[in-house]
Amino acid sequence: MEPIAQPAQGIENGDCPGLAYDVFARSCPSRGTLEHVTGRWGALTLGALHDGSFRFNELRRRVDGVSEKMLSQTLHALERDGLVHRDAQATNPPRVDYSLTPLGRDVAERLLTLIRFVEGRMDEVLVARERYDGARA
Amino acid sequence: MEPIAQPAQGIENGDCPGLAYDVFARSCPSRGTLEHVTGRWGALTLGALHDGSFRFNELRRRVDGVSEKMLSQTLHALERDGLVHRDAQATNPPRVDYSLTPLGRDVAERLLTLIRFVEGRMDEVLVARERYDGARA
DNA sequence: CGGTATCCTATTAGATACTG
DNA sequence: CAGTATCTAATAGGATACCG
Repeated sequence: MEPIAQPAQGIENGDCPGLAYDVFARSCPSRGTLEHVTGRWGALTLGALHDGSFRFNELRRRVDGVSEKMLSQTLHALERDGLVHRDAQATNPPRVDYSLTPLGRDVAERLLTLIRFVEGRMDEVLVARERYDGARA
Repeated sequence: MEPIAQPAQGIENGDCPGLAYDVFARSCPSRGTLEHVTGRWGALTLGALHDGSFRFNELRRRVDGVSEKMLSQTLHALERDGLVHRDAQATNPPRVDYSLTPLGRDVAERLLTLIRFVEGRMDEVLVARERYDGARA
């Protein structure tokens, strides 16, 4: 099994230079967690789970485009960081439900504030892109 | 024809299926912008610029660990999305100042709310990790 | 100073096949 | 259903050299 996304240089388990955790310092473990939270699939997975509890394949459909492998990897990383709760029932067929922990909910809320803001301003972004691209052509 | 594996550029310029921009839809351009904002270097660069205006190499020192190449690439993407303003003076030696646009400031604020929250809860995350790793050993 | 260009490696991601 | 294993392709990232 592939290891849960860990930056190669031991960033994830590094120490923080100062008194508090500082993502701007390259060896701070908060940088690794921030990457799990804001990463391509981490952000969308947390966002999807903010709506409730979902099974693996339900989640896969909600996070449009994610592969089994990446969803699995993402969920493991978020579970390890204490943001996602995994409830597995040993029935046949198996049933596994994923939900946010209280900490995960707090993170997802702040993340969704950002996501919704970006979505709401996409028109401006698209205009800016046209201006940028036009100036270079 | 639906390209199964869409490169980042394809996603970036894709159309949205519904009425609003929805990052959960794989072809929505908002997903690309969200990735610029929350990406490894994008998030840290926006966060650094929230403190004010900085020159290229000042920024490089603030975003600990970023290479010239990645900072350059990140700044271009954020400038294109209308989040960063680039002020180049044709002096010798050249002087270029980077700052946030009003839209970039709004994005950075919401991003920093998330970053600071994660930093402030790292102790809990680290405890969760130990529990997770311990249960598997 | 503020970058670009090039080359090369590491990491990520996807497709596919398979299992309890 | 809920994944894991394996292989391969695409992308991100780093090192170095160079330029206006």
